[in-house]
Amino acid sequence: MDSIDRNILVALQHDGASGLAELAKVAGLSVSATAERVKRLEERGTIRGWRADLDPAAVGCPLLAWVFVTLRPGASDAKFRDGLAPFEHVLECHAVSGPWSYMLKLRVAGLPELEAFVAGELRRKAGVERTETVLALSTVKETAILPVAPPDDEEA
Amino acid sequence: MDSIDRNILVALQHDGASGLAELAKVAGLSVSATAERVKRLEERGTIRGWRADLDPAAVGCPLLAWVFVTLRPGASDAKFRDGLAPFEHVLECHAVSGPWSYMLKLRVAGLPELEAFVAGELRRKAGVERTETVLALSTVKETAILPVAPPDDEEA
DNA sequence: GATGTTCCGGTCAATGCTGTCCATCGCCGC
DNA sequence: GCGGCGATGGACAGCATTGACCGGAACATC
Repeated sequence: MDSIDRNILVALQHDGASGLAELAKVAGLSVSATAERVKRLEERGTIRGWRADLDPAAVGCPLLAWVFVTLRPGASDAKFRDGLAPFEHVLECHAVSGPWSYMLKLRVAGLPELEAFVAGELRRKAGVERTETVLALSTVKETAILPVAPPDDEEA
Repeated sequence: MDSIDRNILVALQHDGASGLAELAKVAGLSVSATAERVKRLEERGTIRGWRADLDPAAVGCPLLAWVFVTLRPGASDAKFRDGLAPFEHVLECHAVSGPWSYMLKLRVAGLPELEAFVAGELRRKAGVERTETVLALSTVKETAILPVAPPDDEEA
């Protein structure tokens, strides 16, 4: 993982469909050497996959919300976690520090769908005791592009 | 935007590099008809781009945190928002409901970097009055794959 | 300390595939 | 019946992939 790899990763996060020829120019290598590096990054797991980045509103999920959750005493964490997997509008679920057990990130069509999920799935099932919901009023910035930092010193 | 388009979008979110031939099989169309649909989805803005999905830990950002922020009375929202843009470890920034003005999602190398940003950039600059930081202890689920819902009725 | 060997990573060239373009056909609405 | 949108199929061009060859660094041997 040298600075060439990092340049490749930065470029691929911004545009993963521009082709190896252009990527090779960024990397300063030949096309095949660039392809070899990309392949290695995939095998190592640094590149987990290739995704189309969609407009949430265009696919019917304009509403963004987070739900903080506390489980009932004695409730099963594993059961709660597994229960969330099938819900595809649950984009994220993290165990968090602070007064809450978990924090979920949701994308839904509207408030009725949000309420249905929180009241129905979370509270009724899944051993959830208390919840607190935060709505996104507007989004200033939202990206999945990670900062690709040098391992220690040096700044490209 | 019919059910074929939705199937295409679902497939492209899971694997955007498998090629048109395989995508055409999913869509049940010829290769060129599939390509035409993908092109239209890009032009319409439904597909915003093509990204490599990276492992955060592998690129040096293992720590995930959210920072809730309240601006000082009279502070400029626009200035705050614009000030965040250059920080690439700020993945998200939303104006939110509830007691806080904004909620930021951060990916950083470790606690020192997190503290440096919150204390230095947010509190000292940018007109921030109060902050509250939530750390991710573990991540159960984290995806950018959106549910591609039918516009109204019907379920594929 | 010098030299030979091996391995890793790069370039270059050829091949196979795949995405793109175009003409044609079928279907639906007017 | 006519016009337009969308899908089909084939031909072409461009690109990714593969293999052979080359160079340098690390290690072992003399």
